[in-house]
Amino acid sequence: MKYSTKLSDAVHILSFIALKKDSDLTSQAIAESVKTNPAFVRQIMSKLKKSGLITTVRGHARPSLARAEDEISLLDIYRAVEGDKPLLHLDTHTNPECGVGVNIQYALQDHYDKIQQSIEKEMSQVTLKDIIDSFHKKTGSDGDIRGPKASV
Amino acid sequence: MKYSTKLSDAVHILSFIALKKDSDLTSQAIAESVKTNPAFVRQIMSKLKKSGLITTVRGHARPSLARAEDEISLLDIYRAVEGDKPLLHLDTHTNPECGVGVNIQYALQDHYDKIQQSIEKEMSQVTLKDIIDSFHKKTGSDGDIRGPKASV
DNA sequence: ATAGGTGTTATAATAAAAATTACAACTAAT
DNA sequence: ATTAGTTGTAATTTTTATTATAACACCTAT
Repeated sequence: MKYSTKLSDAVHILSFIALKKDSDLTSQAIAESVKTNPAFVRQIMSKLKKSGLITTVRGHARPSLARAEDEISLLDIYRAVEGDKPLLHLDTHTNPECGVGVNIQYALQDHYDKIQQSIEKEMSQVTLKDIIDSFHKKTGSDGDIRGPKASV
Repeated sequence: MKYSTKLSDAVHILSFIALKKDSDLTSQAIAESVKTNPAFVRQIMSKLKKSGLITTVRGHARPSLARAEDEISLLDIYRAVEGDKPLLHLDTHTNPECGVGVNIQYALQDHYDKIQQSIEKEMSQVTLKDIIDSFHKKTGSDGDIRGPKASV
């Protein structure tokens, strides 16, 4: 990979926290599920925390969602991990002496902005709950959602 | 990774061809406006040609639009230069032994697909004509759209 | 105290994109 | 026919956003 997968990873982490509340929730355990390293998980979780999506305490492996699953949208998560980075990128390297070049990019910007808005509207309508529901549909009634400590 | 600006560059090239029909339309001249190199311009133009958006002849610097400006959508251009590459990317490196990991990604895919569809619908509603119109609004009645040979 | 965690910074490695090079093939002019 | 200029394309290098990794101060709980 080298496309940004931070959004996907963040969703993964949030789902993991939601689904495995009573299991091992160390950054190490989460990292194994995402197949990355603990430090990267902590970096993403740090952003999720700053955006008020999760709560954590240093030295204590008990992260939890700060809001209900249906109160966390994909847009919230995107903003948390990607900031205001747009999905479409202008070429800002155009020749400044060429009026066509510069102004076509400015003209494009307006259209990109509109598209970005529609993407964000769409993202705001998908919640973590929706994703977890889709997950449950895919895995059947319980899938593989129980962790080692979750057995009753 | 670098951000891809192929879509923006392709729009730039198409606009340049549309606006400066009677000027020097060598890949060299276009490259100067985009501030890139001729080979890269030719690479993008090759894709635009394969998608039927422009016509060119080898050895002859007279590219032209193959369709009317309002018959070329941003989606057409996107497909030409980016193929079916989506804007949001799953993390496909998840641990295959972790049911949560794999299946959350599959679950996410469905939602990403929906978002992609809405992006494409939005893109299909913007045409090269719209962008050129925006350009004219930005530059006033004639902006800097005349090339050296265009003076009457 | 000790063990095991988090939070954060700094640096290295990876990968997708753009930049560049090179050249065969074509066009038009002479 | 030769020449100058151009396109089309493949191969290679450079750039840069992202992920991976290492290191460590600081916190929690036993």
